[in-house]
Amino acid sequence: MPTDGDLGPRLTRRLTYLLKRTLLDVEEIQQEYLAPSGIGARELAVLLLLDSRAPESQQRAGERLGVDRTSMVGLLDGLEAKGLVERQADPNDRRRNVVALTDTGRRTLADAVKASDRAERRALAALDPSEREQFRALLTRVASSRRDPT
Amino acid sequence: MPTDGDLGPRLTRRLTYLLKRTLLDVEEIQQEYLAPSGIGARELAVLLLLDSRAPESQQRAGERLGVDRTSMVGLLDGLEAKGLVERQADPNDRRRNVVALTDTGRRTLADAVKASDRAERRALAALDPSEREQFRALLTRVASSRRDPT
DNA sequence: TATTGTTATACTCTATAACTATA
DNA sequence: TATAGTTATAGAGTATAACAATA
Repeated sequence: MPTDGDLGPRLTRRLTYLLKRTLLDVEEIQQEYLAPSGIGARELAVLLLLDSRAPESQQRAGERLGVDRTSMVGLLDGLEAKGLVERQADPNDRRRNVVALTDTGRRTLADAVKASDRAERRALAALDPSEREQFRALLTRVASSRRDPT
Repeated sequence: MPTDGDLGPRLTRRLTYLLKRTLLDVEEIQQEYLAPSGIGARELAVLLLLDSRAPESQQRAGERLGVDRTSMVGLLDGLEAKGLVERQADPNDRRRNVVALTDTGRRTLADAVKASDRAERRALAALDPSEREQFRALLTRVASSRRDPT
């Protein structure tokens, strides 16, 4: 995205513009800070999800993340190749793959979360700690107010 | 994006998640509110830009928006087909197209901006007016703090 | 030779359809 | 017959390369 000095205030004050610009910036910083962990933001989301839940099939995990099963295949292929997750056929239903974090996966996740926390502080560096909390609180309320969660 | 009740707080409290979810919601509402004007959010951005500046070539306008010239062609094709903008060969340099709003374009823009304002209030309905202002102010500071504007 | 607008091509991301193995 | 995982295919969106007109 270009510098916004030339766009005019009518555009640069629009909510969509501000959100998009901020998101792009945060994603860029995240990517940079996550690089040493060897994973991307999307992979971090998968690891967090797998860590927070009882083992479940890859399709169910994908549904929670809003990732369809065909995309989930490649995502897990990558994580498995890095040794961070393991797929195991469910003994009760051999069509299903139960996906679980490996020990390496858990260690990588812990590192990545710390890196991601640093990235978030970095992205919000323009705010002081109490403003950061305010911003997070307001954003959380806006985010959870969706009328028709898809 | 799915409901977030099943994702766990470690994921749903992440800044990237909150921003993305909010942006998707705002874009969806924008689209709905802009529909009667017959334009999309991206087209609104182009109209706002053209309205705020002296007439300039389509390539320069695209650069400001971060849209490359090849994508700009189709974008302007659409706006021109709707009668909202006009392309005219620059007499001083006949390689250039000077792009300008038509009268219809200005009227459509005025309507669309009002609709977009309503959409933003709708998207921030979870906040009261003073909180909305606070949120906007904080978001603006975060958005304009980018270190390396691409 | 370089630049503007344009068109054609390729690449990415994701969704849809088709295939297999299990149920 | 239906479902989980996989693979193959197709669609949107965007970037890169090539082309025509003009400088």
